[in-house]
Formats: sequence, structure tokens, C-alpha cells
Amino acid sequence: MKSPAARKLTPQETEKLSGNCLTVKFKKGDSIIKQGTYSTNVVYLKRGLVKIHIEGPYRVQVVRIVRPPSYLGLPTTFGDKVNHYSVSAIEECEVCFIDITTFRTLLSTNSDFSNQILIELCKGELESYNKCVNRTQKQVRGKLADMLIDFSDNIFRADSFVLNITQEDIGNLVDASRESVSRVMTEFAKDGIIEMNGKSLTITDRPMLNNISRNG
Amino acid sequence: MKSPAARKLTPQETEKLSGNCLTVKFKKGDSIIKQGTYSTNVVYLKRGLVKIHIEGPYRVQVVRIVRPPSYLGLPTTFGDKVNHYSVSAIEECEVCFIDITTFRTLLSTNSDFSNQILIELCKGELESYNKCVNRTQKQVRGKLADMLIDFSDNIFRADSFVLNITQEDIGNLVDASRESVSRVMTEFAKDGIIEMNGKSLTITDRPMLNNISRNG
DNA sequence: GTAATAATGTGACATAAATCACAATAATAG
DNA sequence: CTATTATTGTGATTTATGTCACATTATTAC
Repeated sequence: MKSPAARKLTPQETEKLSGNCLTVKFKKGDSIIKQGTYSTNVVYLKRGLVKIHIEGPYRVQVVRIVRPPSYLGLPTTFGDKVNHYSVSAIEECEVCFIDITTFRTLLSTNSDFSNQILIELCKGELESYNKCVNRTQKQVRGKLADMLIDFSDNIFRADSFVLNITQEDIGNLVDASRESVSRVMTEFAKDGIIEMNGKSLTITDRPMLNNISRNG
Repeated sequence: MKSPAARKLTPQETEKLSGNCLTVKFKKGDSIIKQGTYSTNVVYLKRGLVKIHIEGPYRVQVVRIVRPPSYLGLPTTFGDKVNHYSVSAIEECEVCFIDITTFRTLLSTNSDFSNQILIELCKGELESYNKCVNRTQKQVRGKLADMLIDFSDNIFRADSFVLNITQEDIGNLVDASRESVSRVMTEFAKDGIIEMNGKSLTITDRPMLNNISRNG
């Protein structure tokens, strides 16, 4: 249950962190970090999936889905006094609110830890560059294929999973309208690429999905 | 000429950095960091503008324009062994190649420095989130207005500046075709929002530009 | 200074996907 | 269990912008 960064901490530091942090449960839909409010905490996600989302000029943009274990809100907490994005639970979640001062102390005293945090931030930025390129250059089929691959490989780590988000959310994640998402998903199902019943989804033709991701 | 992070260094550290770094000049169009090659250096941009760009599935995406002083390639150097994006000079540039080991040592010994680097990374990530939202949600007029405002406020810090990039580059920066860029720019000029002759451009109606950025 | 190449301007046309409209189904609350 | 609300499916229509084609103007190279 420890993130790569958390593994760099000494037992004493881990102890200190646990003492200075507040564990809270959130249920589906609850807001964990809210855009526009003061950013005073780093959030450590222990259990449950969350979505990071930004209020765009016309609609909400879902930046990404994050699985535990992970630190949430680093860019928004260190980058500005005010949160630039929101984080919400998409299923029951358990998180730790870590006081920013405690976190800063750890960063300055444990260079292995701060190095690991730096690496994770860098990876996040690279990923966001890539996601943005895909979002702006591919068309809906390709973007949805990308999303399904990402879910299967990185978020759920399985070919079958339960999609706890609405098609509108999916649309906001891949930059497409709710209707287009619906159309393409049924198309995928008809073509035998995925199987859906209710909220659960199985990828049945992964090679084809890879192909659509590349050429769609 | 020092970045906020560089100001956190002690005179000895600055000395050590200068000793372990190689100053190189690049001319317009030259590649400073190349996507796909091994990432072994952090680059400190001393003089000249550069563009960060990524090879997308169909065309190049210009991620952003960066002005000195600035560290380049932090995400791509710390995030992976291989560069995930390219950096090219858009005018004559002077840069320092800093060996990654030297840079790592600085990070682990000077926590003020590493904290400042962390902050800059976070700001970069927030900015890239915002840029992506704008790119995907606004239409061409709005995106171009955004770009002009960004150039005027952050890059050139003046109402008049010389645009050393082609309309194709602009298109790749704001996600539009070269032709659309041409059409909208002449439209802006016709409407008295900007004045262009050759490569030099002046913003003449900033309020209108802000307005287009908000509603376009 | 002239040829060759690159960059820009503009019209006509094609097209992916948004929007609108409404029916059908699922989820939630009382 | 029924009513209400949220979510999904699907057709018809509209629209912003990409693509193609070609003329015009800069820029670069020899």
C-alpha cells in the first residue's frame, strides 16, 4: 500500500507522517479537493479511484483517473496557494490529508524521498503532454481505444472491469460529446472488440483496440 | 539572468555548476534536445527563445514556447531515460548543458534549490493542464487570442514583438491548420485587433483580444 | 541577382463530430 | 412499489474547421 516515494521514508518518518495525518473516507461523488479553494494539504490516496477535473470555459475537463497508492494535489498545492483543479471520488475512497508543513519538512530532510517525488511529478507531466497530444489529434474512436487501454493496463490492470463513471464523464475525459461516446461504444461492442453489460466491461479483442488506438 | 531556482544556490555551488557545464550556442531551427535520444543533461537556457515539441500521431504538437532564464528538459530528463519531447531554437540561443549527476547532487544537498525546482515543475504542470483545456475546448479564434495574450504577457512582455515562427508552427501550437491560422490572423488585422507587417506584430486592441479569448 | 524553395492568402468542398430532439432504459428516493 | 430523476441510445441537422488546389509573396542559396 506504499507508493514508491513513501518507501523511501525511514520508519520514524513514516511514524511521524501517520501521527500528523488525518484519515478520511469519501463516498462516490464526494469532492476531495475543490478547485478555487485554498490548497493547504497534500492528499495521500490509500484506497479507491478518483478523478482529477478542471472547470473549462464550456464544460468540465476530466484530466485523468488516478488509482491508489498515490499522492494527489502536489502540482496544485505547490504550484499555487489556490487549487487549480478538483479531485473527486468515483467510488468509495480512503485518503490521508497530510499537512503541507509536515510534507515540506520531509522533502527537505529526506533527499531520497524528495527525489522520488520529483520523478513522479516529472512522469505526471510527461503523461499529461502525451494525453493532450492524443486528445487533440485523434478522433473519437482512437481516443476511446486509448482510454480503454489505459484503464485496462494502468488503472484496473485487468481485461474486465467495472466502469463507475457515466458516459458524460467519459466524454469529458476523452473530449467528445456524450452522444459520440455512446455511438462509438456500441460500435465497439457490435464489432466484438468489447463486451458490455451494465457498468461492467470486458475487452475481448485487444489487438484490434491497439490498432484503432494507433490509426484512429 | 538567474532563474528563481538558481538564486537559491550558494556562490560555491554556482561556481561548481559553471565549472561542470558546457555553454553552447544554437542558431534558429537547431535541435537542442531531441525526442527519442537518451536524456543525460539538464539544459539551462540563458538567451534566446525555444519551442518544446512532441511528435504526435499525425503532426507535430508544439507544447509551448519558453523564454530564458529557464531549465529545460527537467520532466523528460527525470521522468525517463529517453527524451519524450524535443526542444529547438526558434532564434539564436545560448544554453548550458548541465550534467545530470551534478544537478542531482545540487538537488540532494540544497533543499531550497530542490524546493524551488519542485515549485517550477508544479507550475509547469498546472500550466500544461490549462493549456490543454483551452486547446481542446476553444475554437480557433479563441485559441489564437490566447496565444497572442500569452506571447504579449509572458514571452515577449510587450505589445509589439517579432514572431519568429511560421504559421504552420502557430497552427501546431494552438491545434489548428496553417490555413485557419492565416484566415483568423488576417481577420484580426482587418478588425483592428492586431497590426502585422512581415514578422512583426502589434496588439492594438487588447480588450477585444481578452474578450475573444473568453468567449471564442 | 536570379533561380529555387519556403511561406502565406483565399476560395471551394468535404467531413467528423457537435447539437438538437426525443424515446427508452436504469437508478434513486420517498 | 411507484414516481422521479439520471443515464443511455439513435436519428436528423448543423457547423467549424480541415483538406485540396492554386495564386502570390517572401526567403534562401548559388
